[in-house]
Amino acid sequence: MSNPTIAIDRDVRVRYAPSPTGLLHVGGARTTLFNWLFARGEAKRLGFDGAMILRIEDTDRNRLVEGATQGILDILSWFGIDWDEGPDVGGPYAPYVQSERLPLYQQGAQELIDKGLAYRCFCSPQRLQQLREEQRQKGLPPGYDRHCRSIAKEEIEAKLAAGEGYVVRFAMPRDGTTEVYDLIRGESTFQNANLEDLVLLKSDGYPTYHLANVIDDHDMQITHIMRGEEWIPTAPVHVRLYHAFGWEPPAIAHMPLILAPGGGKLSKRHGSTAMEEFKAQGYLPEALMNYLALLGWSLDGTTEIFSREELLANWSLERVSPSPATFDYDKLRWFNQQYINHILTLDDLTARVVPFLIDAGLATDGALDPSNAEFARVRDVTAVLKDRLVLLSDAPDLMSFFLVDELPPYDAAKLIPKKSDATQALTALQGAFAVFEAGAVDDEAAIEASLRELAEKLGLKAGQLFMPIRVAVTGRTESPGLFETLRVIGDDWVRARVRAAIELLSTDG
RNA sequence: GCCCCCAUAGUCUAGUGGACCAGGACGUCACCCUUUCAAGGUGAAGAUCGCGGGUUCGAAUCCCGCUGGGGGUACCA
Repeated sequence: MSNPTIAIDRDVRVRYAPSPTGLLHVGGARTTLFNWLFARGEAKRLGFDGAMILRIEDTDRNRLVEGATQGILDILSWFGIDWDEGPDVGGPYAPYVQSERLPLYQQGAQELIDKGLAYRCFCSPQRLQQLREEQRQKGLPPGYDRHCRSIAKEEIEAKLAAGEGYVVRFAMPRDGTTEVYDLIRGESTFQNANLEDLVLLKSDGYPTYHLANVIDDHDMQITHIMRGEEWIPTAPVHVRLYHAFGWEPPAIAHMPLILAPGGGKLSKRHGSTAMEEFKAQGYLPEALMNYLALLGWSLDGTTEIFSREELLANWSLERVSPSPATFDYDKLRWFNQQYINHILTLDDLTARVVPFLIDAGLATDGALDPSNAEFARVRDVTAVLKDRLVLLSDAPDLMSFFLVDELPPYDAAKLIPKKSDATQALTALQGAFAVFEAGAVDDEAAIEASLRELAEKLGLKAGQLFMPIRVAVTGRTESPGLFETLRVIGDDWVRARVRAAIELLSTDG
C-alpha cells in the first residue's frame, strides 16, 4: 500500500494520448484527469512547471473514426481539462498527431535495424495465424517464433528487391531480465525470454503504439508516463526500446483499471461508458470529475466532495491505489445530486437545465438568456424541485406541469386519496376552487391558512384536501410542496385546472 | 496454457506493527420531519481485514505459499 516516494525533481511534462477510434471512455477520462492533476496540481504545488500535452495516436487506419478527434477534444474541454500543447493549439513539438509524424518513426525503425536491434520480418499474416493455431493446438504459449530474425542478408536483399512486404520487429534480448519501476507499484522484474519481438513498424509504414509512443514521448520530452494498467505487460519492451535508442525512459505509473459492476471490462452492457453519454444523460462535469477522482485515489478516506480547485490543491500520485476499482453508477448519481441540490447556484443550475427543456420542447431558445423572462420562469420552477432532480435529463418530466398550459389526461381515480372517497374529493375541490377564486396563490402563507381552515370546516384531514388539489393542478400524486407548487403554477392555471378536475370527477363519478 | 497486476463490508475507500473487537461514503433497512415525492436529520444491519503458514511481546499492516479477481498474450491502442 505504501507507494514508493515520488520524486518530482524537475518540471513535469505529461501527456494523454487517445486514439481517435470512437467516443472517450470514462476510463480514458480518469487517466486524463490524473495526468492533469499531476501536472497542474501536484507538480505546481511543489514549485515546478507542469505541462499537459495532448497527442493523437491515429496509427491504426482501420479503426479510425471520422470526427473522433474533435469529439475527444470537445468532451475533454467540457469535462474541465485543459492542455498546453495539442493538435488544436500546437506547441513546440508539433505536430501532435502521429499520422503526421511518420518519417520520425520510419527513421527510428531504420536506426534500430542499422544497430542490429530490430529486423525486417517478411512473414505473412497467414503464416502468423497458422503459427498461432499450431501453438494453441500444442498447448504452447502463442507468440512469434522469430523466424525472420536470423534470415541471411542476401535473402533479405532479394525479398526487398522483389518488392515483398514486411514489418519491422524489435529484437528483444533472448535472455536476462528487464526491470520496470512503476511509481505506484514499485519494481517488477520481467524475464526477457517471455517477451516478444513486437512489431514496431507495420507493413503499411505506420508505427505500432510501441514504437510511436516511445519515440514521441522522448521527442516531446515527456517526463512521466501515466497510463492504464493494461500497458503493464508491454512496459518492459518499452523500457528496452528506450535503451535501444540510447534514451533514458520517463518515469512510469500505471493507473488502476476501472472495472464493471460484475467484474471485467466496463462495457455498454452495464450502462453508459462514454463521456458523451454521461453528458447527454445530464451528469454534471464537476460531479463526474469528483467521482472519477475518487476512483483509485483518496485524500483521507473521509472527504468526498472536491471541487476542481480542491482536487488541484490536494491530489497526489502517492495516494493513488494500485488496485482496480469498480464503477458504481449509484454513487455517481449521488454526486450529481449533491452538486445539483447543494452546490450549484440556482442561476447556474437553471442555465444547465434549460437545454434539456428546449430539447423536450418545454422551453424556447429565449430561455437561454438569463435576462429573459422565460429564464426567470424556469428558475422559479427549478427552485421548487431541484432537490428531487438527480440528472438534468430528469428535468423535462419533473417540470412539465409547470411549463405546459394543458395537463396531459390523467385518471380521475388519482383525485381520490386513499383514505377518502369521490364525494369527499369533489367537495374538497369545490371548496378549494372557492378559495382560489377569492385569493391569489402567490401569497403562500395566506393560501395555506385558507386551505387549512377549509379542511377543518369540511371535517377533512389536511391530506384529504391537499392531495386532490395536488393531482388537479399537477396531474400527478407526487410534487413539490403544495403551496409553492400553486404559487409557481399561478392563479390562472390553478383555477382552470381545478375547474377541469371538478368536471372530470363529476362526469366520471 | 504462459506472463503480469491486484486483494479491508454488495461498492468506493481510511488504515504504512500497539490508541482498530477496523473509521468515512454510496447502497440497503428503520425512525424523525411531513400535504405527496424528494431533500434533510437520527440510527441500524453489513468486514472471522480472501485462506494458510511464518516473523514479532504484538500484524489489516512485514515475509512465503495458496486461492480468487483482473489484465496481457494482434501488422489495436
